[in-house]
Amino acid sequence: MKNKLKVLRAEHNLTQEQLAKAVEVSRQTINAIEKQKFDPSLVLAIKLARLFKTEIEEIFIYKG
Amino acid sequence: MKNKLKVLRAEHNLTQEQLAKAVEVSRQTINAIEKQKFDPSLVLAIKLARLFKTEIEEIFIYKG
DNA sequence: TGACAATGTCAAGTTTATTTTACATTTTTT
DNA sequence: AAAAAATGTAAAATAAACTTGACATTGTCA
Repeated sequence: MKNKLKVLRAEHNLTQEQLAKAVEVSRQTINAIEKQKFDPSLVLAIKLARLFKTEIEEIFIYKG
Repeated sequence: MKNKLKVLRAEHNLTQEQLAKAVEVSRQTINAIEKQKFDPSLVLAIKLARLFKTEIEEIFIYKG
């Protein structure tokens, strides 16, 4: 799965730390997701989509 | 997190087994999600939304 | 240049999602 | 009512998500 987290975060002028706090995970979790180490949980994906006022699948692209 | 999986599955006339195969997980995984034992992974949530031609958040309701 | 903020990364540990196997209960069909 | 199908559930194992702590690299800026 690909994702546009880094771009969205940049557009919103947030550091990994700030984003992490906003969605209640660790900074390393944000970093790992941006670096495609793993995918977020459903809850985290929802929180991110809400924060960026967009759809989950606009952020996380899964080619099934 | 709440979900409408059981209802959607009923509307689509699918058994847990059939749904499980369609989204490539075990029957127990479908059962556990319906029974709210845990939430699906993001990939599984996407597969389910696609199968039912709806949005993830129409199926999985998270009150943040 | 030197400090400081931000990012990348690693290891070890915890929690959660998922699998397999197996069996009991409930629902549907004959 | 008996057989078969569907559902519920549980234990044990594995994988994936996430944590904390620590440290190295990179970027920014006074």
